[in-house]
Amino acid sequence: MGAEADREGDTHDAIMGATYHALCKHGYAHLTMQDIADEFDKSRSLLHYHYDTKEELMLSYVDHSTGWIRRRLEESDTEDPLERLAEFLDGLVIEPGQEERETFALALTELRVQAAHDQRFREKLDAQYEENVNAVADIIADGADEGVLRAVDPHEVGEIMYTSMFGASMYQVTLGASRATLRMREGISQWVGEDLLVVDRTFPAYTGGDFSKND
Amino acid sequence: MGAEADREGDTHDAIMGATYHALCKHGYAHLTMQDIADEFDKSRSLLHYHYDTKEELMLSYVDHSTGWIRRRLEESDTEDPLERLAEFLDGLVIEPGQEERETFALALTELRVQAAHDQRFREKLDAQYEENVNAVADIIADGADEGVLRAVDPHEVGEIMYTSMFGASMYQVTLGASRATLRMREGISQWVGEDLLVVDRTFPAYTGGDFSKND
Amino acid sequence: MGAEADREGDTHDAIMGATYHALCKHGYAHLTMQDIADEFDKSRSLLHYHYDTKEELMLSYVDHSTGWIRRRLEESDTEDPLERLAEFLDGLVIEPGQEERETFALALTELRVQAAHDQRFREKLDAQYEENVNAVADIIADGADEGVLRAVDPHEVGEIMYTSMFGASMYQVTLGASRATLRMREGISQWVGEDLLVVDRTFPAYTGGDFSKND
Amino acid sequence: MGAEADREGDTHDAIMGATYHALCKHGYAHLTMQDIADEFDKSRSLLHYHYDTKEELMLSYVDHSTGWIRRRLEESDTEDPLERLAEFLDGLVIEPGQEERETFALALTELRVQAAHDQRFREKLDAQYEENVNAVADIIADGADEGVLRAVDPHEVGEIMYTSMFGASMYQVTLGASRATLRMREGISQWVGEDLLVVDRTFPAYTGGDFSKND
DNA sequence: CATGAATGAGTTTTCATTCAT
DNA sequence: TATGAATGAAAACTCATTCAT
Repeated sequence: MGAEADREGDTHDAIMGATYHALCKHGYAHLTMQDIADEFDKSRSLLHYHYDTKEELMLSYVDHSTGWIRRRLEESDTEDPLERLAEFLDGLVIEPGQEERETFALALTELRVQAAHDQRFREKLDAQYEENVNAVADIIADGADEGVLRAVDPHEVGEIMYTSMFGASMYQVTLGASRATLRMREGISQWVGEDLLVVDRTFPAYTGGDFSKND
Repeated sequence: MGAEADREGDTHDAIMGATYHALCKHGYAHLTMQDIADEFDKSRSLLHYHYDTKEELMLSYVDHSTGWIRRRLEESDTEDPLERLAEFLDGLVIEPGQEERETFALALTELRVQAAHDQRFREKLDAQYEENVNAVADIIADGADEGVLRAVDPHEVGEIMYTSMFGASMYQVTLGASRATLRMREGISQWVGEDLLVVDRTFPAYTGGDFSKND
Repeated sequence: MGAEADREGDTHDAIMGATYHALCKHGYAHLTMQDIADEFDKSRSLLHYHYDTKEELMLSYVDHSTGWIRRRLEESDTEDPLERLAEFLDGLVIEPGQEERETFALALTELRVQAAHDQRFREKLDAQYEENVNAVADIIADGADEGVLRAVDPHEVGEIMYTSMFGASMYQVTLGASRATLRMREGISQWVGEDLLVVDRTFPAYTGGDFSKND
Repeated sequence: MGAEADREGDTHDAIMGATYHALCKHGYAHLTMQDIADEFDKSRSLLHYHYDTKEELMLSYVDHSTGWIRRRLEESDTEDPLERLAEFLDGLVIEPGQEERETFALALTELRVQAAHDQRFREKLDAQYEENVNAVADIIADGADEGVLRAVDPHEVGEIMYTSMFGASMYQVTLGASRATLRMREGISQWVGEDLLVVDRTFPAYTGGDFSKND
């Protein structure tokens, strides 16, 4: 019964996973329904059983790719704002050679580019952007409440942090600047340490990420 | 012969222009030969007369989009390294509302993203990247030679400047961060002023761009 | 057992009803199993549980749509041949605005058209045609027996009557000739009055139809 | 040049012809683009080159099938209203065994039935109906002008004649009433002779039709 | 140089049908 | 009985590419 209940979810997840892998392998521009079907053990028709059109499937994937940042933070085992802020930033770092993560960042970038031409993508990605900015903003607000960070505008500062990291990941994956996110992480660390920290605390430096999959 | 050469050149330019417009309008993923043909008053077949395949046409467009930075610098009427450096940076700024330039930056981003999946794109764009970095590097080296800039590694510093500006333009056009390039320009100004300037000079601030079309 | 039999019958009727409604709504050419399933609250699979193929379901519907004329006559409370003949004809009249009946006539026309391309449809519809002709023929024969009608060939006269009425209903529903069946009914009345009536009787004119549903 | 000029027309005609043959062979409900392509020596893609969608092709066919009655009348070599009226009626007669014409009438009936479900078909077929009615109406008006026919309402009488003949052809092809149009032609002859003729003329009886193809 | 016509390979989509539960 | 999931065959449609002129 439980098994039955989540089979639906499983299939949906399987399709999203297959979409992720196909997207990484072929790129958005050349992605076909067949490519996605090839990434799991079901038929092409099944995709159309769950999603009327390719566009709907892709939009669903955009939804699915949303929220992984917040989910990651929810799994965190610390409540300390500085540590949580570090975790947020670390989650956006792509170390040289982490192909899986590079490839995911590229996929997100491709979707972002599509958004420039498609209203419906834009809406979903704008919401995703806002959610991620709010995720940091909440941490920063917590930090201010607890007195470890200056009373800055949390949303504004959060936006800078998220935009910087995501922008860095974009040019890392498209310009081959393999240390861009790492450097940006360090730059932000320094900035936090110099300008935002109030009390006598140290902002945690990047400590590598043993994160699980992004699909 | 000269006339013929011109005519060929004209046609080539017309096709490149049409490609640019079509690329901006439809995005790389949904770009068809017909879309390109629709942007000038010639037929689809003509495109194939000039380029065997769509891929070749696109590669040719990548070539065509290369070098505009250096060309712009060559048109400059000053030889002063600081002013030339400012011009280089200003050329990469996209002010809010400059649709034409936003759209061009988006097109370049699209090509960059494709490069991640296509070896031949990658080669050309990497060369373009290198050329642009060298363009700044040369200015910086001049500045060092003339004693107005510290003796830093010109290529390294140039890479940071170009990457920062191009990265900023990427997230400006894809994340809707409409002031990203402007802020990056200011950030670099400050950095140059504080860390790179040797003599008692001021680094020119951004002074708006009345640049002509990019197609 | 009786209960089960009923249930089966109910389901069968429900499917036939759904088929009728779907046929009217979408037309034979674009009719899908899903369209039929949508017309009642059961799944597409259930249709296949009861009928192996779509064609069988449609053939079954043809059977189902057969016999309503005779059934109607059986419910009649009169035994007078002239009144029964009038009832037969009235049952085929479609007054302007009687959408339900127009729609039913259209559905029958669609099936007739398919019959031209499908042997199995043809067989069933030919039988239906014959049955309906015989239904009138019997009335006419009764009339001759009772001496109220001339001793014509009942089958031949019946065929003319049925064909005329059904033909009229075909062009009423397809050509928008909204009074065609009504006029044909009147024309037949006149004909009967002038050429078929023997004794000093009047043939009943059309008196509107308060007939129940046809599905 | 002349050859080039009508090649377009030829292709269009060829497609219409292929559509006609495919329509007759498979029926509207089961008609595929491939069926149509199979009826001429060009590829399926060519159909999409000339018509964006199947629906457009079918609508174009409806247009094409319009006007053959008037065209036939234009080719007539007589100006006498009675003879032209007879020609009009004869053109709608389908003799038993004339498969080609039966099949064409069936195709028109199928399109008529679709019109009940599709606004765009309805518009075109209504226009076709009107045109055909007007074609007879004009003849009848001529007859009245020349004093050979009574001064009836030409449009009203024309509508009766056309509707009767077309209705008769519908049930001839769908009900297997193989003499329906012939009988209707005779019935109309009689009616004209008795009720419409003014002067001492005879209305020409049906004289068989050696008409060319309808595609 | 330029085009309209034509094509074939591929892509999305539809839909009757089957199957495990 | 009843269903949701799944499938394969076929359908419509797209599009880069070729070709005769």
